[in-house]
Amino acid sequence: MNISAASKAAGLPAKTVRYYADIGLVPAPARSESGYRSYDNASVRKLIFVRRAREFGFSISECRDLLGLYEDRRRSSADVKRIATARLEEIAKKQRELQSLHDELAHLVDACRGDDRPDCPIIDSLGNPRRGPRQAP
Amino acid sequence: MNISAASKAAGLPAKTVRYYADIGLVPAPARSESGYRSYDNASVRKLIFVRRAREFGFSISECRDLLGLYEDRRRSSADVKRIATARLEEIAKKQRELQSLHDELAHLVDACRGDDRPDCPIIDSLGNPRRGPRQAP
DNA sequence: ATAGTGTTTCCAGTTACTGGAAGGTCAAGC
DNA sequence: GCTTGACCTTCCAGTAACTGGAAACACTAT
Repeated sequence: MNISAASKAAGLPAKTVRYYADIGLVPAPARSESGYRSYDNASVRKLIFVRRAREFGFSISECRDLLGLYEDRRRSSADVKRIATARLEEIAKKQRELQSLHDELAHLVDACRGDDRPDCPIIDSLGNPRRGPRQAP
Repeated sequence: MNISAASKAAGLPAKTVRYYADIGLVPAPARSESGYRSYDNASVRKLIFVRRAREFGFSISECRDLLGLYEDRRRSSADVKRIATARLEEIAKKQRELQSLHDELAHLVDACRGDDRPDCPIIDSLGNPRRGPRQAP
C-alpha cells in the first residue's frame, strides 16, 4: 500500500502520515526499491488509532502514551483510565470557561443596538475592565 | 513609564507588550535617550483593550479590527456587533463540539473498570472506529 | 567600584501540522 | 520508445501567538 492509499484508509492527509513517522509517533514504514513508503494493515490501524485519539483532543504526547498502552497487551485498564479521566477534566474545565465567556459576550451583544450610532457597550466593556470578562486564571 | 510598569498596569507580560508593537498591533512607543520604551496612559489603555479582547478569544487579526473601531469615534455600533456576533457563533459551535466529545469520553471512562486487568473499552474504542467519536467535519 | 536589577535586540523553540518547490517514478496510451 | 499525468520523494518555510534565553547595555544603591 502506497502512502495515498494508506492515508485514505486512515482518514489522514498524506502529509500528516509522513509527519507522524518523522516525529517518531508511529514507526517508519518499509520502503520499496524506488524509495516509496509501503504500508500494511497494522500500520493503518495505528494511524487510525492516532487519528481518533487526536479527534478526542489528546495531544501528540498523550497519543504517544496511549499508543504504548495500545500495544502493551499486559497494561492495566487503570493506566488508560487515568489518562482519559485527566483529559475529561480538561474538557470540563474548557466547557466552563467557554460557558462564562459565551454568557458575557452574549449579554454584551444583546445590549448593543447594532445601529449606525457609535455608542456601543461591547467596545465600552473591552475598554473598561470593570464590566468585561473574568481575568484569565 | 518603563515597560515593566506598563506591562503590570496592562496585565500582560513585558515580552507580549513588545511583541504587540513588533507586529504593529499597537503603535511603537516612544523611546528614552538610552533606548528604553516609554509608555503613557493611552498606550496602557490600548494594551488593556487588547488583553481583554484576547481573553474573549478574539484573534490578533480581530483585535486589529476592534482596535480600529475602538479608535474611530464615528463608527457604527453595528460594525462592532457584527464581529462580536460572529465570535459568539464560534463559541457556541465549539461548545457543541466539546459537549459531544465530553459525553462520549465520559461514557467510555464510565465503562472502563480501571483495575489491573488489561481489558479496556477506552482503548478498544480508539482502535475500533465503530464506537469512537464523531469524524471531524 | 560593584552588585543587582531592568532593558535592549535577536534567535530559537513551541504545537501540530500545511503549502509549495524541485525532482524522481510509474502506468497508460500512442 | 516517448510523452503525459498522477504519484512519490525530500526539504524549506510558514502558520498563531507567543515564550525562553543569551549577550550586552543602562540605571540605582551601597
